[in-house]
Amino acid sequence: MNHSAQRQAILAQLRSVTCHPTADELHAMLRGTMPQLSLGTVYRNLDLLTRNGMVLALHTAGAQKRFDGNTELHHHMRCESCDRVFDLHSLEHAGELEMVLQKILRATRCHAYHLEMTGVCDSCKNQ
Amino acid sequence: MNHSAQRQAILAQLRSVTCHPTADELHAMLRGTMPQLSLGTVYRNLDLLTRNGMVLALHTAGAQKRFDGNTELHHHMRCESCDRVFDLHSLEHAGELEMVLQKILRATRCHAYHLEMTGVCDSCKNQ
DNA sequence: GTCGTTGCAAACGGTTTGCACCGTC
DNA sequence: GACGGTGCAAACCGTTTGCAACGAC
Repeated sequence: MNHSAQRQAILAQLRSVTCHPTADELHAMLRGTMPQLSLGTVYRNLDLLTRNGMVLALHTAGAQKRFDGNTELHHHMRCESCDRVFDLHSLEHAGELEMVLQKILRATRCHAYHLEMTGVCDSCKNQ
Repeated sequence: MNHSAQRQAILAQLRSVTCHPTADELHAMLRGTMPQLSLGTVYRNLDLLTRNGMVLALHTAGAQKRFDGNTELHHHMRCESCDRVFDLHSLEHAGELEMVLQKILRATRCHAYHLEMTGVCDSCKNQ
């Protein structure tokens, strides 16, 4: 794993950023330092990193997939105005939520869940 | 609203079915009684019905959107084997979950959420 | 030389859209 | 005759894939 410069750059970029870029946003970010980098390579590596559990793919609401360099369990909030995705890490009632969800996981014999809240983010609210 | 036979048929079909068909699945279902019906019309009407709140669009995980004729609040389970979506209506701990989620909604000033569980459905488990 | 990886461009697949046409008011 | 809606086909756009080339071992 991680033999190539491109792969390392993609992973590093994704981890250095708190937002959840799409593949082409990532491509645009890296174009500055890696002008040769192709979109296909970005997709290939994101797929590979996702399957190796080093990156989270948020193929949730909205048209485009978004990627998350933080693979720890956390929930997301999507702004319905700008369509960006934010982490809900320091969530109030998070412990409570996790407890209920664990119970439900057991009851439904599912093994994963994804919770996405929808609203308007602060920066969109202020304009 | 609902002036056209096609629109009524699409809505009726979606409501008469407990699964959550994609646009082309719906198109295939209706082709039998409405051989002329075009995919474009299905998309156009689903979009219209969604924006009028008569249908829920589950643009969640997976590539294709799935549509839900039941606009009441409920959660979903996606089978990772066949990729179909099921309702989790009679969920154990549902009341508990709703309470926590309402608290979180208030705290985050979001106004909606979507919870999707992932697992393997019974019919896939049995083969 | 083999293998993994790349850039590029073409293909793919779900969705949207432009257009001419039709039925209803 | 204006308008909303349709079927059809082409366009669109995010993503995947085939291919020749390249670099590390």
